[in-house]
Amino acid sequence: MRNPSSASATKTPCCSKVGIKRGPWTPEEDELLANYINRAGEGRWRTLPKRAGLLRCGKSCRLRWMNYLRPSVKRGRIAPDEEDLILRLHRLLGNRWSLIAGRIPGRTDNEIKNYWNTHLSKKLISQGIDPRTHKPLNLTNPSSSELSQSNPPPTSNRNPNSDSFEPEETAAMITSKNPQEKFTTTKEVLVDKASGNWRDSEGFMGEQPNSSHLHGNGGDYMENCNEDIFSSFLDSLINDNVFANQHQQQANIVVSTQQQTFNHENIWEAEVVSSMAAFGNGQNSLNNIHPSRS
DNA sequence: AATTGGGTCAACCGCCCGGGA
DNA sequence: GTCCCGGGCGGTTGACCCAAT
Repeated sequence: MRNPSSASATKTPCCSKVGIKRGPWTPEEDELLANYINRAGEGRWRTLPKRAGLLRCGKSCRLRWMNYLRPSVKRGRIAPDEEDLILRLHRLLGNRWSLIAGRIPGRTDNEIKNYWNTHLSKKLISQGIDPRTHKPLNLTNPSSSELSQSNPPPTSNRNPNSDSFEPEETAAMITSKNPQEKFTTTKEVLVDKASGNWRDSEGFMGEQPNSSHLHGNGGDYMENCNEDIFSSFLDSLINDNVFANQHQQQANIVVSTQQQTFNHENIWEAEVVSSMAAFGNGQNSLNNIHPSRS
């Protein structure tokens, strides 16, 4: 987009208005936008360009402000601790860039998304880890053993290319919603049928979500129980050394699950939300766990 | 010096949601 | 219930940069 003329030749404009400038922002435009917002505040983006004297569409102005001009935006390289945090949060949240960015002060969703796509996903791949699932890439190819030996076994066998769950799926998905952040996400939990207790893949314990919650009445559980837990859980990821232990925990959980299942006793039985339709309309599972998105 | 190819990241696109009329 | 608008999101594009050839 650094050459507006060529860009506009290959893309349809985001607004139909003729005479809207596109492409890289000039320092003069930045100054106009920043001065106006400092004077009048954010909001009403669609009419802002005209009021600010800019020949830009509102969305472009908003993007420029949010990702670049805002005083709180931190520039410069992603620090190692920030990178570690991104990894943790992505493992938990997936491509929920705005949500991840919200937990990393000064960083924007766009910046994190770019950093993920250009650095972290490749880094994980080089380590034999699927950047989408954070699980070993060679699950279906046991013969390529080095990577599997150096990485923990998966917590579940969900096919990343499929919306369905494998029969031996070990994780149940619980939708968690934090209304304060317009936030929805999932956790993997293991349910002990004997006690009714549960724990997530990080080892967090919870009490007895009755199985109707898991099997289609997730809303009650979501609203009554899981919000605070999940919020605390996110905070714990940031503040605690969870990540350092999680691979071992995962391995222990899976081994434990398999052994107990095979022994048919004291089963940490795999429970799957049998119908994601309970949360949505039959779209793919990612969409269902994030109702605000398509 | 010229070319090539990969990395980077600002900017755009299409879609969706929530709120108000 | 429907429509419109403002706002927000994730995915993608493509110009620029730079090292390698």
